[in-house]
Amino acid sequence: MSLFDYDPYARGCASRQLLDRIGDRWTVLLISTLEDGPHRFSELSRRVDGISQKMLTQTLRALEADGLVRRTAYPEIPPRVEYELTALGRSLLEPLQALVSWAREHMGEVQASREDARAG
Amino acid sequence: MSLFDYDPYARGCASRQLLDRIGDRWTVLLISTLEDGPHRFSELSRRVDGISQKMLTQTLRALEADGLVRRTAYPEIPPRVEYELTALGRSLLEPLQALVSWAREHMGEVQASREDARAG
DNA sequence: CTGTATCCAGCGGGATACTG
DNA sequence: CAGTATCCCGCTGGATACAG
Repeated sequence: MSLFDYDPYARGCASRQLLDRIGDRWTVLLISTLEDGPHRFSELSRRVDGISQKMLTQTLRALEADGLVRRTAYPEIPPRVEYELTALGRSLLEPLQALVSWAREHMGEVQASREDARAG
Repeated sequence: MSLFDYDPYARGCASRQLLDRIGDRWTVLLISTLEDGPHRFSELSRRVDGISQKMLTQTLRALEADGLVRRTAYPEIPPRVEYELTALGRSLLEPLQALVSWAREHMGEVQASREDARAG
């Protein structure tokens, strides 16, 4: 069975779309940060070290539009907004976990290979 | 258990490194194209539609340095070069498959959610 | 056939300032 | 607190020309 069964190179391909989404710098980091429950904007800003306010907002908006994250604004003063994974978003944690497991298990070999390549 | 168990935001993090690698436009497409055996440079150029010669070379070099792809040059005229997945490279197919399966199963929902968001 | 070298446009994304 | 708006730099990656 082929990894991709139909025109994997087309823009509309599901696999391609998913990779375009999770391929960016922040999406997976945000999803993993949200795995233990709801978090406020400022919490995310602090926990995902290095992310700018612009990219935090932008990535959250994209995840929300994709139905992976739910945004809840509480009409208080000062305003409070919480973000949490939807069921769909949580379902993505598993395949992501598979990838992370592979990384844990094999990135050492990759690293060694890189250094060999650099050396000679 | 956390998706990431240690400083997932650091540059050196295995997960981050893997995502940086597979996040780019061509890496996963090349790996999937190589899953059915060795291929010549020109074959890859034709099969991965839209890839430029520069990016094909560049991505193959990176995969080779990472130990995921093996390059074999045959001293013939005209020159023939074949690329194939290493055992390490093939082991990456499985977690990639998990991601592709998720995409097949759920990207419809994501797509619907996007259209809802667009509509209002 | 299998590359390498160079140029350059597009845009992702950071820094900064401002707002409800 | 939770954003939005704007400017602008750097890098990815396409096009093109050249080479072993």
